[in-house]
Amino acid sequence: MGFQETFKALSDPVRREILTMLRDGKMSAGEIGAHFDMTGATMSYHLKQLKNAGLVSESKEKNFVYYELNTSVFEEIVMWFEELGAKKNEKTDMGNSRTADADNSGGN
Amino acid sequence: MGFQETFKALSDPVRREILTMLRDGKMSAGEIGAHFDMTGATMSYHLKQLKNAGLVSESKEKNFVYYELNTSVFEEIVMWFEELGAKKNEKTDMGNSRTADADNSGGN
DNA sequence: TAGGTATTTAGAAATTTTTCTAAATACGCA
DNA sequence: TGCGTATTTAGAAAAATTTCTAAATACCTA
Repeated sequence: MGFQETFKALSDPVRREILTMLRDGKMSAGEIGAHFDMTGATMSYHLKQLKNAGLVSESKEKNFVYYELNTSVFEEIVMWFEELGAKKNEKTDMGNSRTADADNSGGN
Repeated sequence: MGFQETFKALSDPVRREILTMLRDGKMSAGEIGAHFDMTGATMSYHLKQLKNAGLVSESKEKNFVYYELNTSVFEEIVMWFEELGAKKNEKTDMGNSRTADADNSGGN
């Protein structure tokens, strides 16, 4: 559940729309799916990406699966942006910059 | 240059690493490329994504092209997260939520 | 102007992501 | 138990992204 999954999850418009919908409270997979013109299987795929990214959490009730926003993860993301925004010519040394996880290992 | 391009640009680890490198000031395409095990053509492709997303700006000097962080765009992104984080049961109505740009138009 | 360095463009191959259909699983209720 | 609803999994097709090689462009300097 690193930055990679999270940023990847956020890169899809359907998944961002799901997050926006969840702003108003938790919803079942079916309720979420009703807003899109896609099969339930596809919705399930997107919900799984969001869950793996830590952006939502799920809870089961009867035979519904409810999804809910997990705001703590996007606080981490916001911090990542803030570190990036902290300019080089600040007075105090802000400490070591957080490194992004580029796969910089051997290509060919 | 909407959210779509920006989030997409941020979803790649190489591009996030480039942004981190630029935290210390502007760099030429060649200097940036030297940090990765990829061809210049591939680097050029990534830099173009970042530029189209508004995350960096470029300036030409001699026959070098310098890239520089454009922090104003990630302020917008941070706002998007903050609106998402503003819970449903806040006292004051925070105004209309910004809608993500899901392509919810006719599928098949 | 010719040659050299820096970077981008074009087009194709490789890889990854998104979507679908069909089938499987899970659970509640009569 | 057996049926019906909700959701997920598996596997394949379609679409998008990443990467490369080769060639083109841009600009400086001798």
